[in-house]
Amino acid sequence: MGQPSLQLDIHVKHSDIFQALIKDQLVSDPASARGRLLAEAATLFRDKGYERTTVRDLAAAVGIQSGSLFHHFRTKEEILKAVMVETIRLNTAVMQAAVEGETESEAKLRALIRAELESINGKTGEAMAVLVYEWRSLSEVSQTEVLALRDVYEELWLTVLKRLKNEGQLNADVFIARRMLTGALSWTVTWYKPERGGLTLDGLTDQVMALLGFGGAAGAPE
Amino acid sequence: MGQPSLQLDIHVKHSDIFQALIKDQLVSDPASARGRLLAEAATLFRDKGYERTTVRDLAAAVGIQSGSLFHHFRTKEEILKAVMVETIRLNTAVMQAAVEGETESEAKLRALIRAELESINGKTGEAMAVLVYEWRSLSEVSQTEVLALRDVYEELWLTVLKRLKNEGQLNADVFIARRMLTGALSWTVTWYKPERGGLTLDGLTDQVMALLGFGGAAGAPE
DNA sequence: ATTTACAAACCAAGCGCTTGCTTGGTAATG
DNA sequence: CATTACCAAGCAAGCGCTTGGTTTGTAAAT
Repeated sequence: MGQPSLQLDIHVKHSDIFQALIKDQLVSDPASARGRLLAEAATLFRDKGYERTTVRDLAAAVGIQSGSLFHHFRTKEEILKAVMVETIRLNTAVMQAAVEGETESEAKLRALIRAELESINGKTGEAMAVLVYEWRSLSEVSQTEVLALRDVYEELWLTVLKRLKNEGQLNADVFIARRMLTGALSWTVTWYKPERGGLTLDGLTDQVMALLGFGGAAGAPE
Repeated sequence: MGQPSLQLDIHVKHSDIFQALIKDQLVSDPASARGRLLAEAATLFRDKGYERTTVRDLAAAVGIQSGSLFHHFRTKEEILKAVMVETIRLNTAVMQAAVEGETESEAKLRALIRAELESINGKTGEAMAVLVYEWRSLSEVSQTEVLALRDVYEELWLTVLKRLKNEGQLNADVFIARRMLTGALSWTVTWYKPERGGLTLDGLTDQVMALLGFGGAAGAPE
C-alpha cells in the first residue's frame, strides 16, 4: 500500500502540532480548567446534542457548580463556539501538515482523507462531530465567524482536488466532489467503530480511495 | 409491504405511490389536520432543530393553541417519531419503484441515487433532513422501532450494490459503499440549492455517478 | 519567614422566564 | 347527541444566567 510514512522526517507529529498551538494560545491546554471544560463540553454536546445539554450537566461533568461556568464563559453559546473554533484551528494545522508531507496528487488526497477520518474518529472526534452537527445552534454572527475559519481549511482540499482534475484523475466537479467527501467522511462518525469489525483507519481510507476509483481493486475488509 | 403494483407501465409516478399509501393509512393525508401538522413539524424541526422548536411554535404554525396539539399526539416526541416513520414508509415505496423500473445494475444504482437525492432535496426534503439529523432526539425505544423500518429500505441499496460488486463494477466493500453514499447524499441538504447554480437533480446524479467512476467523463456543470 | 494585598476561581442561593403538558369547558361535525 | 376538535388558563419543572460572598493561588512587602 502506498504509504511511506516517515520520509526523512517530513511527517510532523500530531502531538507536536498540538503543543505548538497551545503555546501560541490558539487552543487551550487540556490540563487547564478551560481546556477540561471544553473537552467535557464536546463530549456532552456530541452525545446529547447542544440543546439537550444543560449548563448543570456540563458543570457536574467538570465538578463545579453551574453558576461557576459563567466565570469562564459569558454564555452557553460561547462554549459551543469555543469548541468549534479550537477544533478548526487544530485540524487546519493537522491537514496542512498532511498535504505538505506528500508530493504526488493522489498521495496528497489520500493524506487528506486519512487525516480527516482521524480528526473525525480519533481523539478530536467529539469536537468534530459537534462542529458538523451542531451548526444550527450557533447564532448567525457566530456562524459567519466560524465559517471564515473553515474557508482556510476547505482551500486545502480544493487545491488538491483541482490538481487531480487537471491531471485527469478526477471526473466530477471539484466543489461537488469536496462536498460529497465532506458528507461521506463526517458520516463515518455514526457507524465507524474501530474496535469491532477490525477495520483500521488505513483500511477505511483505502475503501474511500477505492470508491473513488483510486488504488486498484481493494478487497473486502471483512 | 411488498406490493409491486402495476409494472407494465414501468415508471410509477411519485404521486401515485403517495396516494396509495394514504389510502392504506400508512401516511397521513397532507389535507388532514394530522397531515398538515406533520408537514409543519418537519419544516420547523429541520429549520430550527427539534429541541429549539417549541410546541408553541408548532401550534402557531398550524394555527391552533399549543395545548390542542396534545389532542392529536400524546407527546412532542411522538410528533417527531411520526414524521420519521411516515417519511421512511413513503421513501421505501418510492425507492422500491425506482429499482424495479430498471433492469441493468448500473441503471438501478443511478435510479436509487436519483430517487434518494429527490427525497432529500424535493418535497419530502424537510422530513428527510429531520430523519437524518434529529436521530438523537428520539428516545431509545423509538430509535429501535424506527431502525427496523429503515432496514427494509437499506436492503434495497445493498442488493443493488452487491450485484455491482459481483459484476466487477464496484471496488469497495458493499456496506461501506452504502454508508459513504448515505453520508454524501444526505449532506447535499446542507448545500444543494437547485435555484442557484443551475445544477439540476439529474446533473447532480451524474456528478455522483462520475465520482464513483461510472458514466465516463462528466464535464464540469458550471 | 511571615504578612499583606489582590485577583482569579469557585460556591450557595435563587430570579425570571420558558418549557412540555394538563385541565375543564365550549364549538363544530356527522 | 355523542364524538371529535379545539380554546383559555395555568401548573410544575427545568432552563440560562446573576448575585454576593468565600476560598485559593501568587507574589511583593515587611
